[in-house]
Amino acid sequence: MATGRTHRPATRSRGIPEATVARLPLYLRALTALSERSVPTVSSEELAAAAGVNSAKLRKDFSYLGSYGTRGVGYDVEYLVYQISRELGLTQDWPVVIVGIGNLGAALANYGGFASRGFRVAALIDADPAMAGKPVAGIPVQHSDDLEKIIQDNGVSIGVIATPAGAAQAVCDRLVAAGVTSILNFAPTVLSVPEGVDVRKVDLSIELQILAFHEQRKAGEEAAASDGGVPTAAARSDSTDQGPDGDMPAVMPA
Amino acid sequence: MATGRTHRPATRSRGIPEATVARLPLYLRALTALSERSVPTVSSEELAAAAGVNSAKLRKDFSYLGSYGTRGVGYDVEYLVYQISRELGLTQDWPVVIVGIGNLGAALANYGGFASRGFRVAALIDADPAMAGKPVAGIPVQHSDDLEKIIQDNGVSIGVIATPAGAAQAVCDRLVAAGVTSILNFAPTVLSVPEGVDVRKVDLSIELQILAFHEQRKAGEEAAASDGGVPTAAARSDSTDQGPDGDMPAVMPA
DNA sequence: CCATCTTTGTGCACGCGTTCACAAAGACAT
DNA sequence: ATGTCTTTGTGAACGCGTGCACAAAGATGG
Repeated sequence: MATGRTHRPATRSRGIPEATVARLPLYLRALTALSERSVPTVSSEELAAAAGVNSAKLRKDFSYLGSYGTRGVGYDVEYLVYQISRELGLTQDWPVVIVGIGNLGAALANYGGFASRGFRVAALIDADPAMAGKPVAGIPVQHSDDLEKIIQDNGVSIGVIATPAGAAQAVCDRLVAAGVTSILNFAPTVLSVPEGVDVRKVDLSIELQILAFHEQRKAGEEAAASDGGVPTAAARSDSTDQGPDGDMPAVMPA
Repeated sequence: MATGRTHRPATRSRGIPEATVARLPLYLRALTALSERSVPTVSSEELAAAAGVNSAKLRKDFSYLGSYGTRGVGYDVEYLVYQISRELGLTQDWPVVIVGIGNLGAALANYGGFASRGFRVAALIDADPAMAGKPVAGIPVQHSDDLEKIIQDNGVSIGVIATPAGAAQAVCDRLVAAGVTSILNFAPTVLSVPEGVDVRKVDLSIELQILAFHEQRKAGEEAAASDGGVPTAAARSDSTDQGPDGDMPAVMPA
């Protein structure tokens, strides 16, 4: 999970558990694939396999939306696509702005997965004057001076931040002040926002760090007992409570 | 959370809860920032605020690692940076390969957050012969024919997939066969891997869809009572079991 | 119309994660 | 030394999420 809500202790919006909401896009993706292959119906077992989840979980998730299946048959693919899209709010057009058109911002601008799901890139914004006017993914980059006007003119309520960490909070503040109420943050910073504004974050390096943890554990298990490879805790005798600063290895790649 | 484990019901590795592991990188980032500002110690309250979490949660998280704080004072920043780095396995060098050097792959190759945390981009791999030899982020792209050799020569155990969805599973299979045991997947597909291989996924559009859901709900709440806002299911009489495609209301508050 | 078979929808139990609230530990001043 | 004040570390309660297992629902065939 590169993601994670920010604040709000997993509130249950309108009866649908947050965990379920997070899985709906997964189901939708699998269903869309089935739809393209003109598959008319699908059982919870099949769909669960395609989405990579447990079938009981899937059925329970769908039960929060209503009774959309037919016992003995399964779920109608097209109908379910529609219901989930509606539930997620994808039947309407969501104009989004991407702020920070570096490598990542450009990648996002070019990402096909947005347009195909009701998201429309209304504008690309960057602080570098040299970028202004230059087209990225067919859309001319605009200067951040005009941020407020762009937001208001396009009725944007969702903003994507792909700036360096240092600029993120300032950009966030401006977006919020201009009326944005949902933010997808790619900058490695914790954003503070007023009540009522949703922030989701994606941190590329966090995922990698979590993988490294498990990778290390795997390596440690194999080498276990054979060498002091990665001796699960206890390696450091707790007597090291002395001056914490100075003398321990302090290697640390960072 | 753009992320999410794949399979494995939140196993507790070596006693450290998965949820805690997922937060360690967050703490590490906040601590690194403090370290750069030469802050010697920090209280759980301060650090929790910087990391965007509850202080009780932070203390409990740290308690799984050991007793690294001093009552009445707080935590020693440098010491904690070292402990968390060690726990996450960041004190060693992790060579990674990035497969699929499109916009996103290039963005990842250029991403500074990797190198600064013990991850070293050992190779960039792409299936397009025209890309071969072309340098991206200072590293020449290699053709995917050599994938196996590259993995083995560099002792790579972590792979990043940034290919189109259609190619992801095939790439994944080759990576795993060549010895990769951890995969970070950016392609919008569910990857199936053998036991013992970890997969984490980051789906850019899923995050946006979750935001759209909440955004819709916010809009619906404001307009509530003024109109037939969001009639929880039951709105659709179940008699509509006919052709699922065409004709249902399609009202949708959104 | 009845029997059988498939698949949904869900009651229930269990476990993980979160949070509260407080006792224990140590710093610091007197 | 002794007392006060700060902050950690954690026991305990609670709530959410997950998965089992099964009854109800409906399709399908005779």
